[in-house]
Parts: sequence; structure tokens; C-alpha cells
Amino acid sequence: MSSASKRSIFWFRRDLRLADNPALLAAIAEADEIVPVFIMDEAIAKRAGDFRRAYLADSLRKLDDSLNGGLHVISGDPVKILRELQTRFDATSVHVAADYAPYGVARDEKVESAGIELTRTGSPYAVAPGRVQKSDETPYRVYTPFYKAWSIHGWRALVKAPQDIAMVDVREQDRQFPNWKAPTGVLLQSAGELAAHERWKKFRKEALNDYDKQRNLAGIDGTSRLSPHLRWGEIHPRTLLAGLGEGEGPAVFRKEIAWREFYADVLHHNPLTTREYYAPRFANMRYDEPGEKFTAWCEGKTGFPFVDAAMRQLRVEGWMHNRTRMVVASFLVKDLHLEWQHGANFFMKYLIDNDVASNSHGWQWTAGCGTDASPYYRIFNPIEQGKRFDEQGHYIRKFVPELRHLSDQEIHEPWDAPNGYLHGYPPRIVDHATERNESLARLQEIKVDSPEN
DNA sequence: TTTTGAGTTGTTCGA
DNA sequence: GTCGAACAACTCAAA
Repeated sequence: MSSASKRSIFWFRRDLRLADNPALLAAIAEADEIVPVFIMDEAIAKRAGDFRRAYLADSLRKLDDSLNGGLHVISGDPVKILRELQTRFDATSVHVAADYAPYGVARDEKVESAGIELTRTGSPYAVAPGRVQKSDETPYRVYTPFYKAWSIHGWRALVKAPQDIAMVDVREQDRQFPNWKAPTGVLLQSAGELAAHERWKKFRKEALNDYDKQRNLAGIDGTSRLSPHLRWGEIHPRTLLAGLGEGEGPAVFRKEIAWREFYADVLHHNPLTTREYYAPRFANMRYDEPGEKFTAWCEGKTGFPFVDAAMRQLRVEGWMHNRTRMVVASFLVKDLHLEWQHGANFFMKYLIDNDVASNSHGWQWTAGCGTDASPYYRIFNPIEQGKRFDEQGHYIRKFVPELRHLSDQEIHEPWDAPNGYLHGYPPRIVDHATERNESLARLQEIKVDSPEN
């Protein structure tokens, strides 16, 4: 590299891709050579669960492949690392895509207050959080009106992946790729931009048109499974929106993308709701403390087949079907009377698509304390949900071997089957009807006009 | 300011 | 077995 050449740093965070990455193009446009870097800070290295770390390790390798081995991967404090890179390469700027999640915001503020200027282009969303507002310029608190406003907002045009990116040489000691592997017996889906596009193509061909009808069926591959790719920015939601086409299936899928954007917007305006109740009065409800029943929930041993299948899927795949996420969440909150945060934290530990906005607010929605506060009577029946969304028991059979010998009819209610417990399936830890009534009673106590309030 | 209509995803009970 | 009604009260968004 000649000393006269101009260099910019491109800091990869939640955008591990080359295609449709305007921030990367901005970095390239400004310089003769770029310094592509992923910084492994403590939050990822220490706090992330095994699954997420394994997925990330895979994704970084794939990103490096597409950069022909030019990616820097450096562990440590972003301030120190960026400063050192700036000095070493005489880099004039640091380019990023804006990060809106609470941790990312705090990290970037720290970097900037240390005197390192970040040039932001784009975000992980089609419409950046904060952009969609009501006419009085306050944020939406209900999904449907948000969706209407979001739909007409528009987003930037797609941009192609750059060809022949000129990069600085990378030293061997700056190639600190983690060797994280998923635990034995765990099969994570492939990470990386290429895998994301292959999955997207497959989904469009095989499932998108029936998405409205099939997305809820747990035993079928009716969902896109793009959530981990979106979480790491291996594909951008704009890319998905641009390729959707017409019809009911695409329309429902578009709405799912909008949910992701809505929750990012809600969290942006209410950054404490990763832990705190969006509807504060729910903080006053009576809850139980996590104990043996919580452990049974975590381990997929509640004695409710559909719930257990889902929890075991999470622990085998690092992913859970959307329908069953709601079922297990409802079970934790309404049947076990635990605070939603216990479940949300557990999900964050295991999910490879651990999006903090979608996770926190998905949980709060189920608990009834989130946006669009659910009607008091929305308490999922774990048995009926199984019969409705896994009629033939394929999903249960796949993840709960102790129940494989049961017929389609028996498998949802092993307690009524003569051989239901033949292979050691655990008995039910609660009676659903009883706990449903208990939940309704506790909800009564926090009614706005109740004497307690 | 007031009013009106609406709000992702459900369950149970009784006819 | 099927089907429609009932199930709180509250807040939000927009007219």
C-alpha cells in the first residue's frame, strides 16, 4: 500500500454481508482501500450463549470468505481497537450502519465520546426506528396504525455488492476468529450471506405463497427461518421487501417484517423495556418465584407435549417456531405465573435469532403487558394449541421421543392413553384449568379501577 | 375537545 | 360434533 492512498475503516456489527449494504459502499467510495473489521467485545465474547456464539463464528468465517480473507477480527474494547487501526492505517473515517438496540447505542456513544467519529449510513431496518411517527410527532403504540404509516413511508433502493474491494493487508494476529462450536447434538442452521440468500430463494419458491395459511403449523416448514440471518444482517429486510410480489402469503410476510420494525421502534423510544414492563401496572401483579416448575419448563419436562416439544426444539436447534414461542410464553406467564423476563432471558440465551427488541416485546405481548395489551381472556390452552397447530403430532414426535409410540389422537393427551407414560414422559406439573383461573384472578387485582390501584 | 371505532395470534360454554 | 356468543376494561389513533 502506498502512503498516499486514502483509507477508511468499515466496522461490521449487525450487518455481516456485502450485498445491499450502503454503509459499506460509503466506506469504499471514500477511500482507495478499506479496513474491514469485526470487533469481538465482551458482551459477545462472555455474555452470549453457546449457540449464538457458534452461529456468529460461522457467520464471520463466511464473511471473511467473501472478502477473500481480508477481514480483521479483533477481541477487546472498540475504542482501543478503532483508535489503533486509525493510527496504524492512517484511516480518515470509520463507517458503520446505525445500531439502535440499547447495547449498541451505548457502545457507539462511548466510542464517539472518546473522540472517534462514526459515519452512519443506513440501519438494520427498512425504515429506521424513530422515522415513523403519528401526525403529532409522537411514536405509535399500536401495531396496525404503525403498519399503515410504515407501509407508505418508503425505503432506499437496493444496492449491489461491491466488486473487487480494495483492502489493506491484514496481519495474522488480527485474525482472531473464534473457534466456538455448538454443543454436541445441536444442529444449528448455516450462517452467512450465501446461506441467507439460498434460504430466501427456497422460501420464495416453496412456502411464501402459502405463508398466510401454513406459517402457524408447527410441524411444517412453513416459515422462512430467516430470523437469524436478519439478526446478524446477513440479509437486509429491504432485500426481502423488494422480492415479495403479490398475494396473501407475501402480504402476511410483509406484516411480519413490519412487526420487527415496529418492535425496534418501540424499543428505541422505550429503551428500558428490555427489562421493565411496557404497561407499568403489570409490575404490581402477584407473581411466583422461579423454582422447580421453571426448571421443568426450561428442560422441556412440563408434561404438556406441545410445550415440551417446543422447548426441546429450542435446545436442539437454537431456534423455535413462532407459534410455539407464544405457546411456551403463555405457559410460563399464565400457567406458572412467572414474570416474562425469566422466559425472555432464557430465550436470549438459546436463540440464534436473539433480537432484543422482538424478543422483549414478543414476550410482553404474550404476557399482556406490551403494546396492544392483550384481552384478559387470551390465555393459550397448551393442549388445544397442539391439536390445532400440530394435528398429526409430527412436531411433538420429532422432539419428544418418549411420546413417539402414541397415535395422532393420543399424543396430545398422554394422560388419557393406556401406554402414555411407557417411556418415561413426565407427568403434568400443573392443571391448566386451575392455573388459568388463578391467572384471571391475579389479573383482576391489577385492574385499573380495582381497589388495590 | 370530544367522540368513535378498533385493537395479530384465544377459549369456553351452551344451544 | 359444530357454531356463535360471551368473555373487562382500557388505551390508542384519528376524525
